[in-house]
Amino acid sequence: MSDHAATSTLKAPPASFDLPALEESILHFWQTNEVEARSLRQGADAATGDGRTSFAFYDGPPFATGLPHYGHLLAGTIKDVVPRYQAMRGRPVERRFGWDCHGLPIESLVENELGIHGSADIEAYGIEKFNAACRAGVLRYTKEWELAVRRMGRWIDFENDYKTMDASFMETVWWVFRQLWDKGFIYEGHRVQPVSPALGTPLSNFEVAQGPQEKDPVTRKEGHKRRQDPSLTVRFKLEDEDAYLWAWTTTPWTLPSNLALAVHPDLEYVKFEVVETGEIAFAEPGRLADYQDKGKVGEIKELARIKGSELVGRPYAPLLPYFESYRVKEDGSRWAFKVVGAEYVTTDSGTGIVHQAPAFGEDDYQIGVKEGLPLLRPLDLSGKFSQAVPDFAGQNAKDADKGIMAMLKDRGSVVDQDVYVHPYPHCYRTEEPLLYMALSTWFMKVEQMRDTLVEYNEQIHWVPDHVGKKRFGNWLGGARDWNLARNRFWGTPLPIWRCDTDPSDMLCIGSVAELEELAGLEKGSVVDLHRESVDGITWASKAGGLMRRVPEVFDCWFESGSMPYAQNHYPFDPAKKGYVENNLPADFIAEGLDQTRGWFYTLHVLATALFERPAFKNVIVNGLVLAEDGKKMSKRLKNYPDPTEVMDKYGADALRAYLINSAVVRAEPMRFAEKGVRDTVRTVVLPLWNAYKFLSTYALADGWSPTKADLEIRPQGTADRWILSRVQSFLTDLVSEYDDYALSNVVPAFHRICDDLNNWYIRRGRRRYWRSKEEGAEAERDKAEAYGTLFRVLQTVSAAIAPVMPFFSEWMYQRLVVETGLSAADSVHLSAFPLADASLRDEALEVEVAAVRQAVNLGLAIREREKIGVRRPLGTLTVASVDEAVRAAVQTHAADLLSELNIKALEVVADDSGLVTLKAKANFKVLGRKLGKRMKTVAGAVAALTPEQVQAFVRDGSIELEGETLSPEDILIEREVAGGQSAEAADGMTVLVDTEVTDSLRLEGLAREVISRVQNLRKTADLDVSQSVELVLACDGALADVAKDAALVELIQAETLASALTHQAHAEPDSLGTQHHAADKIDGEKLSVGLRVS
RNA sequence: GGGCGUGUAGCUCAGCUGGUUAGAGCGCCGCCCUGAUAAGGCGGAGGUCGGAGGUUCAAGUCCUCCCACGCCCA
Repeated sequence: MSDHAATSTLKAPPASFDLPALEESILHFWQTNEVEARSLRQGADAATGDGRTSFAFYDGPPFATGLPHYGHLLAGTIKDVVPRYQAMRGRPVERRFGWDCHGLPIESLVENELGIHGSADIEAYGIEKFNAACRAGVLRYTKEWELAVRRMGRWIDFENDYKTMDASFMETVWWVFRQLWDKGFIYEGHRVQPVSPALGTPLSNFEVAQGPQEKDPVTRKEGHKRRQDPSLTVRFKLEDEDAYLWAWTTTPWTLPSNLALAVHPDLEYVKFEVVETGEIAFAEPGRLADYQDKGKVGEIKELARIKGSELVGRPYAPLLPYFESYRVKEDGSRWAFKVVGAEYVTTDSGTGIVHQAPAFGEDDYQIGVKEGLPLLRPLDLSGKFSQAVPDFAGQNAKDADKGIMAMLKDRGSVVDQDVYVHPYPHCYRTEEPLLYMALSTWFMKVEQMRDTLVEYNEQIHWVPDHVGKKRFGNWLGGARDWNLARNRFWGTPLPIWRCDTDPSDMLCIGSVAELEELAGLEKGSVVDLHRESVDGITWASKAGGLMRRVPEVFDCWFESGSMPYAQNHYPFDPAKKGYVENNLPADFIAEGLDQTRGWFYTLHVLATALFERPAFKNVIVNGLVLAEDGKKMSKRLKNYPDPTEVMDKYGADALRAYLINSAVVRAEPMRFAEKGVRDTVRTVVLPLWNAYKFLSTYALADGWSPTKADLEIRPQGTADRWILSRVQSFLTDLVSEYDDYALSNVVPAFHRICDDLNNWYIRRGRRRYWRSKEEGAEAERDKAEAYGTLFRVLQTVSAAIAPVMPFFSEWMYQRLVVETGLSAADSVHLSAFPLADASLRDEALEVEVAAVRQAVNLGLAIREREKIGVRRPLGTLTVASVDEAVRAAVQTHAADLLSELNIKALEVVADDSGLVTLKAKANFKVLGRKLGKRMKTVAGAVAALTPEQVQAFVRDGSIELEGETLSPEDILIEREVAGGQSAEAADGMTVLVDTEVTDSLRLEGLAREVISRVQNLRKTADLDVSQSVELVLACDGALADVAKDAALVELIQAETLASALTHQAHAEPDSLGTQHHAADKIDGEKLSVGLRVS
């Protein structure tokens, strides 16, 4: 080392590695220097104008009604890594945070807080007050969100964010809807929905799922709470024959609304006579047998068998008198009360003939539409019968079951009455059973554009592939019309105004200005579009009535799907109009697998319908983050650690790298383990830190400073060229992974380059960094190249990993190039991504080193087996390989190889026949294709070859076996080390170690043991690496021989920086009179070591 | 019930268009190395590749059925 060291421009590394503290300092740095703001501004600037250079990104809006969890952090990481990478590649990214403000979660939360439930309660409470409460509550956690998002290092604009409840956002939603309306995509239809009679309102799937649950006693599966319902089998009289159809139901209250009976057209039905009563009836034979088994039907006489399709179309008499007028249409054709065919009819239960009430079941409704049956719903939303069914008017449906059954019994219609236990959805508030009924609602036509949806989907790059091709593709192919409306309060109101006297007179409003004009309001007077603000706006209709808004609000998915336009108030903001069109489709989005039918779908449908293009080009779909126990993360179970605490304990970079380094970025579920984050620090972050610490430690001691030239150094030395070549390979791999959005491959690539750097390049090159000037100019040059190369590698590798580990990468960048005055950019995130320089690649060299490392591994394996520690030198290493390139590589890197194995001399030979026996194995892949069925015979013959025959084959390159002429490519040669030799073989390479220990080798080995003890002592004494010492050795016997050998003493002194070495007879360490001392045994011989710092 | 995915070592996962002692990391047990390293290296134990059939000279890989789990939709 230089005695007259200059001062290095590199700072001393911190004594210990504290990633969280380092991250806090970087957060502070970003803040004070507005680094994030500048990056975001670059994105926004580049996104404007026709010749945009930006990378377009849409942020999917989360609900802020809860705190961010790992799922959000994972998505946030993905949404940060990609934009950071793109920005470094010269495509700045505008990133605006979005908030999903509307919808049921917040409404339910507010209902709970207000202690009210259901539509009636809310209306009584006042929509205005209710919505005000929602508005106040929906953003309650935004500060916490912002803190967590910043802490994890995600750069995104919170100031210029978007909220789905902003008037500008909502106005665009109206515009979107109006476009669809004008294109004829919107229609009014019906949908069968679960209704809570007590609440008087339909429930969403979400609410239904909130209802009481219990496990099925047999299957143990969680499902709806079970209930007992009447099980009723009734007979319907055929009108064209003196016979009956038996049908079964568990909802007698729907029988007054019966309009058809369904049979499976392909099933067989039996016509039979009940012997006891003489009744003639139809049923499915298997089901009928079940009735007989249970003793519900006595002896029968089979009369005929027919297919279901033969029953289809036959008329029967109405069971009850209420809707008799629907028997025939005006044109005299049969309308209702007929047998229809339906594929969904099963023989699991009932009679194989199913009662149909189109207004009260999804299947029934579909059949009703298909068969042109009337839609009759004699029940209101509170489940009470209307005057259409006078006998039960005013009664609750479920309460009416008894009366209806009694009436049917009186009329002789009941075949059997029983009780049926089944899982059934119940109201989440009142626990009463829900009723399914067809309700009027608004649809967007999606079915007609299926083909286009599928076609545009083919332009999207999905990660992983199958989510797009299969899951999303299938979903699009079978897409149903989209029910856009919800009977709720806190959402964007449907902009449809309708005449209260002539329902066919409707207007769809596409902007605030249009509304103001139609309603005769002053321009600019409508500033909010929520229900409380617009429901009261009316005007006179043509028919002399009043135009009123329909009561529904939008499905909030419609709003988030409108986000590409609505976040920029398209098309109302003239400044942003071109911008929106230019940034559609987005280059990139990322969300969880659950969004397949959510955001991904709504974005795609709306972009396709409005602009005839997909909404995004690339999408990463992440899987679910589960708790360590494989269950869902649950606050109640406390089965996961708090995200903020994890980041404060291990660092956000570690958390990010951990999350990204798993199949969860390919839509697979991941078990989150705190241990995993800890291990990521150790295995991903620390290796780079260690390399950095090595450089700065020696640079500091040596007074070495990096220069601009070092950033582009082109060294001559083999090791330096090798590591730079490896770095180029790494960069090439990395760019292809980033470009392919294959984030899960990034950390493994980084890990490999760190391994090459630490465990070969630095390990092998260590001594180059403490060469002294006295060694001459060549040594100086070599040292400069060593420093320069390591510097360049660190700078490059740390910058390349910046997207994944933004904090540590930035910290390195500051220390390596900013504080040393070498960089124009003041942040790694504003610098260019390091691209591979092909001229630095030397693939042949990479292969050479791989061969050498292989030889090292074999040598170490031999030492292991022979129980000879690496510290003990050995005489000769023999490497045998038939591959000339391998032999050359081993020769070229002989110094590394011998040094690493601590062996004196190397012999390289081509012929390993003395070391191994050759065995032959058929190359199945090659031969199998050629031989087919004869494969087995030939393979057997190959395996049976004697070593001599194999030897001959290797020499001649050809052999006849079983009538086949085999060439070298057909046979794989395997080497097996002959017993009793200290040799190992693998992949065509054989390594032999001469294990004979001569006296001089033995003494040198002991000297190395002594050196090791001294170094350990230096370390425990915490001496600086360049601190010289005086050494005292107290030992007898063979160790004393070492201490008397001038050459070995010189070696010990050189290795341990000892200016003097004194030897004495063995004594206890504390009697040596030195500042530091230690005792140990080497080969059973006692040794005391003392260090004196001069 | 349907769609999609997953099932490989104690744990987390690789295994390309089928090719013959099934791999890695973590953990465990030995041993080794260390003038940067909280690291690293070598070796070991540990697998009927969810199950059953089938196709094939050859199946972890392809086909069918079944089982379990997850997500979504009914």
